[in-house]
Amino acid sequence: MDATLELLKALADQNRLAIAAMLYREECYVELLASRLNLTSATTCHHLKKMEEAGLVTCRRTQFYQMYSLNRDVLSLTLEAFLQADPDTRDADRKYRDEIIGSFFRSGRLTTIPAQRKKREVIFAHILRDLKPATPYTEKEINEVILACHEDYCLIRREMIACGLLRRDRDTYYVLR
Amino acid sequence: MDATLELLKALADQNRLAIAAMLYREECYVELLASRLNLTSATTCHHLKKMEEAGLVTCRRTQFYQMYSLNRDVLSLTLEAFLQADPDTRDADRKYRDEIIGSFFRSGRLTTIPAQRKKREVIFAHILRDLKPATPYTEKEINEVILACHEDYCLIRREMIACGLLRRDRDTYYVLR
DNA sequence: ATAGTATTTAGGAAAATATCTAATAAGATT
DNA sequence: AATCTTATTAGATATTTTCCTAAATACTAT
Repeated sequence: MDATLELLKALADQNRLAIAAMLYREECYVELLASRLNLTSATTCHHLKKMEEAGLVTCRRTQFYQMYSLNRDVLSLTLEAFLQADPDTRDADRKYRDEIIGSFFRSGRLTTIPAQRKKREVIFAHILRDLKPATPYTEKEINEVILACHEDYCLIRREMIACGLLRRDRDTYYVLR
Repeated sequence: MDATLELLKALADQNRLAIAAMLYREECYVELLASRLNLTSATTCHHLKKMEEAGLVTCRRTQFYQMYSLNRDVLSLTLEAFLQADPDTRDADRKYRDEIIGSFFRSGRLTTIPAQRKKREVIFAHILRDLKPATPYTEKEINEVILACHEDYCLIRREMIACGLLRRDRDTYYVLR
């Protein structure tokens, strides 16, 4: 996940914000935070791990306790900085597509067909990536491209048409975009 | 919800962060954002409403379009400011309890018994709010207090003991805390 | 008015996240 | 080593959030 987003998510939760506010004043150990928040240690630990991965807190051991403290240097960041950190939306977009593709393909084969329209479109566009837009293809050619990563070429071909990625004109198919 | 939390949540989502990044450069209308993000207008609208409620964006109408733009003044806030804005944890705590109570009580009656321990404890403490700690009560007295908001006093009394809010000693009950 | 365009609301399904209990690990003390 | 104390992980359930479709609304222009 994007580091910017990860950091924002680490703070955008009632309990984690309260944890951060407590750590802002003094370093604390897990059970102390848990009892103040009325949560179990396990849940508190889970939150702290998330905050740690996001680079918001660090911990060190002292005797029995794992003392957690805030990373002071990230605190001076402004919201504007987060927006500037994301200067090229197309970049974010590409990264996002890669994530989806990575999670639905396993060694070149499509494992399942995503339920969300957005993800389906990304996957379908990926399958058709080597075909040229506005160029006529036979049904056989289309089927072969799909078969390279999933056996149910009929379903997928139909879905591609439904989401406007593929157009059929008699025996001829065209890729759009 | 707490304003601080609301603002953080408004940014801590992949699509909303991307929306903010686009609005940072130029004001946009709903469908433009939707097409760039590959979402429906309805979903995009939903995100924008959230951002608007959090005070992150505003909109004005121009001809066909609803033009959304960023509220520049919030952009200069630092993460540190969010932690300082939440100086009294007890306040947040009380607010949180009120929310839970509000969502499980309907005109003085407990509608359902929450499954989560944390919420159960808040609800039970609320039911027992008028009883004094460390003071002996008869079972009948306890039952009446519970019956005032829920008919299944046996279940609730047992649960109160299970979570350590109530202690039984022969025929006598004590409220803890 | 009426048709066209953009936005918003409502309701529900799917996905992501938070929370719990129980089991395990890691370090300190005896 | 044996035991105690705190922390973490695993697996299950509950809750919240995201996202869609369909319907309603708001505004513009003919």
